[in-house]
Amino acid sequence: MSPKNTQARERLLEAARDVIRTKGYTATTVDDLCRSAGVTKGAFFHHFKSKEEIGVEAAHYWSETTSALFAGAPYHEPADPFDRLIAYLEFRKVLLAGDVPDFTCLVGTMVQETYESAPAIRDACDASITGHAMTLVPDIRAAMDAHRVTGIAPESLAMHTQAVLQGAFILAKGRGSSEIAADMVDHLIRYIRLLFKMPAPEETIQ
Amino acid sequence: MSPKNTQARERLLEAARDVIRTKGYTATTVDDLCRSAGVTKGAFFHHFKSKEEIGVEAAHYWSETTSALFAGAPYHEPADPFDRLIAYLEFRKVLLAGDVPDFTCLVGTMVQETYESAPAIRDACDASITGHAMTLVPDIRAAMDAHRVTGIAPESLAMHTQAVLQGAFILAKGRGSSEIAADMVDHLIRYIRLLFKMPAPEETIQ
DNA sequence: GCAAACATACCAACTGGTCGGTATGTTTCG
DNA sequence: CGAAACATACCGACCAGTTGGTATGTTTGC
Repeated sequence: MSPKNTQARERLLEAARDVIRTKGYTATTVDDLCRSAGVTKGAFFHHFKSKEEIGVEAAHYWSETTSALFAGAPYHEPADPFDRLIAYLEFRKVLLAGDVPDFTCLVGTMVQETYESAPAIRDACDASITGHAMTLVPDIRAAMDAHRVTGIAPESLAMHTQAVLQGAFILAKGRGSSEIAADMVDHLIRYIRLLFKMPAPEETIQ
Repeated sequence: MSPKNTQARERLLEAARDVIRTKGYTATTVDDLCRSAGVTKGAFFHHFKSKEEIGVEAAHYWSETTSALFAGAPYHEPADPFDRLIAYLEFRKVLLAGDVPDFTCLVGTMVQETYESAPAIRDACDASITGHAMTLVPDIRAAMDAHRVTGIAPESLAMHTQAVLQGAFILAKGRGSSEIAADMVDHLIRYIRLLFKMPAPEETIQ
């Protein structure tokens, strides 16, 4: 396998991730992607049969790279599942660094533009968000059992964490700053602490 | 004022609201808007000097029509500010009817595509979201005082309600259904009830 | 009669996608 | 072995259709 092999493909997927997060899917042209990846149009259509296909593949690539990132993240260290859940949300706050396009979610951005016009992209985006949310379910379920939280499906709470994050990204795009996003995650942490009857240290005295 | 006077403008703004919520801002062409509004391109460029301008005006139009909707909604009836806040969120659930483009937020959709490329649209969208959130602040503040909730800015909690709604819309777009959005609002209601130490009736016994 | 409100025809730039061709391996088989 | 056959990766000029926007009429209502 030569060093150039499939390198163009990977560079195009990275370009898709970066450019689409900045400009959106529709505003991103094939030429934009080629320029950003440093490849020609011929190379593009050799690896992807259409613009829509790179959208689908970019969603898959996003799923793969982010799940690797989260799998290797330190929030799994705590022994208690509730602590791991809080550590996950604190880790999400740590990720809110750099410019807005650097920390926002590719698939959340893409699904907004494609949910009616490109079902294949929509499904790939939905699978990416839901798939990531479901990695939280075992810890949520274990914490719910331990803290006797009933009446809420663990899957539903997992999806809620993603809803808050996606909404936080929208607000951050409006303000051009990550500050508000961190503030929204703090509300989410407070909700989960209240739900599990584990208020933060400074909130116990009242 | 003749019946036709400024009618084209209003029809174009309605078209922008409907088409952009379905296809997104970039994918929406000026011809799409003219076709949907039943006017010609000449009429379009008579009322708006560019596509970007109708984006800005559509955000303003959205602010005006939605604030009229919410001002006339029945959630202001309860005498207690906390009850009004909960009634607002229940009203947001009532609004989750019809197809996805019918209940999702125009400005939340637009800001995602324009925050880097069209600052004028981004600012109008941000003002729309923030402006709506701020209508909740008096009730939130009064409820916080009454229930002795401290350490949280009323403005921050108001923005959080919008973050959850925006995130809920994204998840609904991925699934093609409003069900999950209502579920996310239920989490928000539960958070606010816990925060104000006002659990729902069925949650009081434990 | 005149200005605002619209209609029609048009354009230059750009769009996603195609196509014939090249360069560099890899496999097959006598 | 070695050469022919095949496969993969890539190039960049080109195309037909679409884009936002313009220029120049025509209609309408006071």
